Amino acid sequence: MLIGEYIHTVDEKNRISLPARFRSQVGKQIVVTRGLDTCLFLYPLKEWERFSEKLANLSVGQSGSRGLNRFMLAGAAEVEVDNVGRILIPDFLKKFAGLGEKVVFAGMHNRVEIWDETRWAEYKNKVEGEADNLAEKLGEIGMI
Amino acid sequence: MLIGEYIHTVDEKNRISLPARFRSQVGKQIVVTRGLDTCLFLYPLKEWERFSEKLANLSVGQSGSRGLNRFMLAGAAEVEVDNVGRILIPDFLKKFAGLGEKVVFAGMHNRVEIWDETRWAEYKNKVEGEADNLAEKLGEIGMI
DNA sequence: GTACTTAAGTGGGATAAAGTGGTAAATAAA
DNA sequence: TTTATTTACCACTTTATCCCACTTAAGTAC
Repeated sequence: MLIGEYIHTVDEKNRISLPARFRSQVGKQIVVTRGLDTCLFLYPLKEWERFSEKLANLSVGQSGSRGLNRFMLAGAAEVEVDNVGRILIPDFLKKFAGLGEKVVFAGMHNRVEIWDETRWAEYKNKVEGEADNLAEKLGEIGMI
Repeated sequence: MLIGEYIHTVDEKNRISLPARFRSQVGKQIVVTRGLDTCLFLYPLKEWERFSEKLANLSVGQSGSRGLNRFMLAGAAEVEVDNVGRILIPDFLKKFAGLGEKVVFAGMHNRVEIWDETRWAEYKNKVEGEADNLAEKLGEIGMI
């Protein structure tokens, strides 16, 4: 299970070293793709293949399916982990996620997410605020 | 598995080099045809045979399927990959898809799509705007 | 706690491959 | 036969990949 949060740097050549804790779990073959809320999703190849089969089997005739496939399939890249444990992020994905020099790897059960550090901090603040709110409301009606 | 997004240039002679990552997967014989949403579909010959068979099996009685057949079959061209990995785009297809100097190759599992760069950017913006929709569909297939 | 050992993370240079533009030869058309 | 157009070939430029080295952090033993 992939959990935890690690900060790494993107070098001039768009290389990022994978957190050592994740390496044995994700293997050498990885697929990175566009994620939701402006981050990247990173799946071990096996995991990805399960999803891409499902995506590919959606009907080409429906415009919604085409959109989803263009987002996920065209937005994906198969990357290899190099000898020292790094991956190479394609430029279009780096731009999509707005990655700066520092990025955050966040383990999310069956996938890893890659965030720009600043964006990640902002997102966490926002969610924490919402959580307090939500907890309070639940408390009011006696649920927690 | 054809995935990813690559920007290439069309030269004066309508030649475009295939992204190196795609070459081994599509082979030397390729079929290019009119695609949906104003792009071109590019199939490896084997895949094209499967796809065109599906088209042929659509009911001849329905005017819609006749139209689709004419759209896809009459608009198809068989092209060969040259020694340095380029293909030659017929003029009528280039015009149909509104290809300018810069085009995008988008891997879509069993086919590749060719888009005018600007049009591709616009399309992506549109799809990203429907993020709620995306999230719902991704949830359905178990990706998130 | 300190010294030592090993692993992780980062940076840069050399080499190979990809992408692009152009010229020469061959084929087709006038 | 001349002209135009297409196809094959060659050459250059840029980009990516591989390899090595250094720095920092983490563990381990004393």
